[in-house]
Amino acid sequence: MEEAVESRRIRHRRELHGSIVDEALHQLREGGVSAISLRGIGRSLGMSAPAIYTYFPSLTDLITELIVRCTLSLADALRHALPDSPDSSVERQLRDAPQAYRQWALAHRREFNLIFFDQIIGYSAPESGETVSAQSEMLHVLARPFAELHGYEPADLLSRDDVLDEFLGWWGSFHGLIALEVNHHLDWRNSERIFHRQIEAINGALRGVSGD
Amino acid sequence: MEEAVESRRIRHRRELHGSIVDEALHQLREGGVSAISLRGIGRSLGMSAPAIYTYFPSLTDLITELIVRCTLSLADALRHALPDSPDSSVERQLRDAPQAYRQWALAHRREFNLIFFDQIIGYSAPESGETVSAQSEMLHVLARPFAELHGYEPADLLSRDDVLDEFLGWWGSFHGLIALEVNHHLDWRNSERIFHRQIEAINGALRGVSGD
DNA sequence: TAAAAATAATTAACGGTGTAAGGTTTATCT
DNA sequence: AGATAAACCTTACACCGTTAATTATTTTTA
Repeated sequence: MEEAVESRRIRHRRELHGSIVDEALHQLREGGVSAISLRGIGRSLGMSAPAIYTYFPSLTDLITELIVRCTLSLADALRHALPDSPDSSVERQLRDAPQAYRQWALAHRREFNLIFFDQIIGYSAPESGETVSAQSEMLHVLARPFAELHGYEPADLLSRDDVLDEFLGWWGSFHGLIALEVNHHLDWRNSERIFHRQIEAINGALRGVSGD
Repeated sequence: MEEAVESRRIRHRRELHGSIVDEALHQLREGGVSAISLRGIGRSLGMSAPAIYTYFPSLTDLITELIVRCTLSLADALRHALPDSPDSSVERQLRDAPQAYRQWALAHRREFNLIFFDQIIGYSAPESGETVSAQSEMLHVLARPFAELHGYEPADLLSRDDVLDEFLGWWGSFHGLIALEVNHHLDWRNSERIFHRQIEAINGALRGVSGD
């Protein structure tokens, strides 16, 4: 029965861990990744900055956790937009997925940039692998309608090189337009119209080219 | 005859200005935008950090100049890949342009991220307009084969809303794949093959859909 | 040419950052 | 209750951008 009770200490630890991440997310949303500071977090939480080192080995590790969380948040948004029930056609899903991706990105610009661009000073690509597996989960959701188009189970998609490449190309195509939009490079135009038009073009090419 | 000679002072000033920018570019290439520091530049150039304020009002302004320079460097790379002589077909140019864009991005990853993503702490989108006009120049070069496809003069492209939107969608489509690649999100795949395949798909859709 | 003005550099200092070291309180386990 | 370990604190170091006050140097003016 000793495992059931959670000691006062580790509950407090868990809660404080969450508070630190929440505050870091708050700072991220306010001023981007460069606005996140351990001292600021400590100030907001009424604790000293070095105390945070009990919870994270470094600022970099805290940011890594943010990346994972934000990636899973995007995955959730996609899941929500692509229900399991097959009552929506593949064509419909192939439009809904990029749409949901875009909606999340525009509502979470700072998080979007955090996920997709290394801007941290000493950050190499795959790190510990936490972020990679989170992104993999996100991609699995995004690929669902795409796999269905070709008649595969979503899990089997990784084993089909050609289809996987086609999916990644499809992903990159709308990702780029969104990346430009998120960073205000299309503010001078009606970016939503451009996006819709391009999705039609890309999905059209999908049907036309896919030679199975 | 007083305007012809360049006084000792302003020549030295011009050279030092260039040295500062060069050193900042060096730091950018080494560790990204967050690795650029006025103190470090001063150290490398054998001068105190506050002395740099004679040349730039703030670090932000120095970075703005870097953005402009890098954008024009990309524009030059595109110009070089798209010669004025019409001996290359439009189809050919529609492949060469994204290709050159990608080559530049992969050879200048830090510069690419600097141009397209706001990560600076207090940076709003258009600022003084220097970066906007540099980007506009780059886009004009990139749009050249695209305008030719539709039979316009490159300069007239801005006046045709529909064609401009189509161009921006086209741009965003390969920009995204490259953005993912630059930031190591496609390291686990043969990204070059994905890119080529997607360019074919996008350009194919271009011809198919464009209803003029 | 000598004085005056403008420019460019200096050092010192303020407030900010991540983080390492050492000491102290506090909760948990034996 | 005493031992142990976790969590927190303060202090300190080495960075950072930026401002202020000062000095040296160059250019301009009288």
